[in-house]
Amino acid sequence: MPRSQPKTPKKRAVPPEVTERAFLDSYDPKAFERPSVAVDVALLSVVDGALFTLLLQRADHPFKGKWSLPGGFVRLDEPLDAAARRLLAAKGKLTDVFLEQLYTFGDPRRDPRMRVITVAYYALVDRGRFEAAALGSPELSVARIDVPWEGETGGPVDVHIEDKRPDVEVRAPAALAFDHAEILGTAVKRIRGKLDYSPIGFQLLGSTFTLLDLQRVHESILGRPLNKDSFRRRMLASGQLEATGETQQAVDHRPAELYRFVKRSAV
Amino acid sequence: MPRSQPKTPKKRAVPPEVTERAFLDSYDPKAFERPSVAVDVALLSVVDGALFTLLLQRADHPFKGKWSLPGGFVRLDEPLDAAARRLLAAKGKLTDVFLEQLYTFGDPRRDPRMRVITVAYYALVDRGRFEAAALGSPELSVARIDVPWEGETGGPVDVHIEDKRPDVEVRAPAALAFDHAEILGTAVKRIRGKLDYSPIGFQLLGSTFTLLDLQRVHESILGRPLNKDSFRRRMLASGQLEATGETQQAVDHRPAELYRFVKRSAV
DNA sequence: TGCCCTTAGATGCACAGGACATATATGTAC
DNA sequence: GTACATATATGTCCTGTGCATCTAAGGGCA
Repeated sequence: MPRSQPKTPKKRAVPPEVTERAFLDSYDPKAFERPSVAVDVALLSVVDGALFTLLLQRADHPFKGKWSLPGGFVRLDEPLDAAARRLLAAKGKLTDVFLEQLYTFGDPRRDPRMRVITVAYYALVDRGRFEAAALGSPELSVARIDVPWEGETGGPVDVHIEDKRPDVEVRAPAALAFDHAEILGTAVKRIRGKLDYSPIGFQLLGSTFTLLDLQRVHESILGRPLNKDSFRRRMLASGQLEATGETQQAVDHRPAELYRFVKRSAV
Repeated sequence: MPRSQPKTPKKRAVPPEVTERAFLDSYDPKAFERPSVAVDVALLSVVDGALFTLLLQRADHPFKGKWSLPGGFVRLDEPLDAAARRLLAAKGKLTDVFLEQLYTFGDPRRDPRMRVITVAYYALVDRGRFEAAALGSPELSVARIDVPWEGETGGPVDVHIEDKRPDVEVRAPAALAFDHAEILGTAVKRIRGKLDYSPIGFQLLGSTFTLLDLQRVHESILGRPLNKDSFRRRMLASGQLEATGETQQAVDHRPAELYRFVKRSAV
């Protein structure tokens, strides 16, 4: 932090000292104006082997008709993550979701109207809550994420807007507003990188799940198939899984055991 | 992004439509005020087996006398990373350094004067440039970072202000301004996590170095000793090292071969 | 009922990489 | 020369992963 901060002179509470006055006068007047600070949230889920997010279509310029992440401005007395949670609650009626800060995008021209710096967050929910959020909000649409690169190095991603029920219909790739394709790409890179050493996968599943369910989630995130046996052993050895003693119901093959996620104690 | 942005009515260029007018009137007036956005830079280096950073002592309230990271406000037409580079050039006369965004800290009370959201960056330089920056700037002081936790989970770190020459004298732990101890802790966590799969270590060394030099840098970052042989093989197998054919000079033991860092081509 | 299909789950083995120990090489200091 | 320090190479053990095989347990269907 610098020793002096930009203040609009009207708002100054204490009378400025001469040195500070001189310092402030030497400032570029533009430096006194403040950028707007927004929060955008990439809500991610895995449905039927693919990554999905929720988008809304812009009604006004700029980027009218384009699809964008749910976002909003940060209030003056509001923590950044609180702003993200407020948006999730307001737009998707979602509370108590896994949420992490992703990256801050601040290109001066990312919003053609004015300088808007956005702190991007990503949130993870299981399929049930994801579809409920999509159906419960008229403005939110389901979008399948199509990652045109492999591994953890790549730029923006493509999205395909789908019907409210993700398994119905796929239209053409949709155009995203602002730098939101890049934000989504950054989110994919982040969860691919964190998948191996953090309990990200469990956030995308319900309270109980089979090992194959978990593997499908991992494969959907990574975009590549995984070896079944080593995945199995790795997960069971991680200490994050606890057998419920129950098994799948109503499947036309041998039912698998159901597991639940247990927070690993201090190791 | 929301469909409407907060504007101060005076600055409005186009006349507002009725609907927008009504929408804006329904806003909490506080939402119209914008936070200040700053950039803080944790400049890190490794000297004699320890992590160091450069701090400056605050001359004014708040946190008068406390130590803080170099920082400053983001200009309205300036990208975030450009602001960080501007600070490095202004305070430490440093250009062309490795720089990455770290995290955005936005607690409403992190600055007692007003709402300041800071986008923290970390920069890595080799020992030579680090000491030159410290000696070349009267306001910057060398601070040794003392990490009171192991691994990649932990909070703030302690710092010890040292003489301009890091190997001279250690005073008592210094108090840091704002949340800067947390920012430095976040930077340590980040470089510990990225060390294995990104060329962070090389940024902290000069153009040529021995394998033991590189190992010492890794050990200083991780805070624990590493096995010499496996470190050796791992580094040589990474394809990021290139033998120069030259060896150390003026050492009282067998001189080691000098290597240089080569950017790994597409794999 | 019996056979077939599918997926679950266990076991064995080969291979790669890291930790660790040992042996040899090559410089300086005396 | 000898002592000493570090560099560099080699080999062994252990662990984790990939791959193949085998058995288990459900439903579908003739």
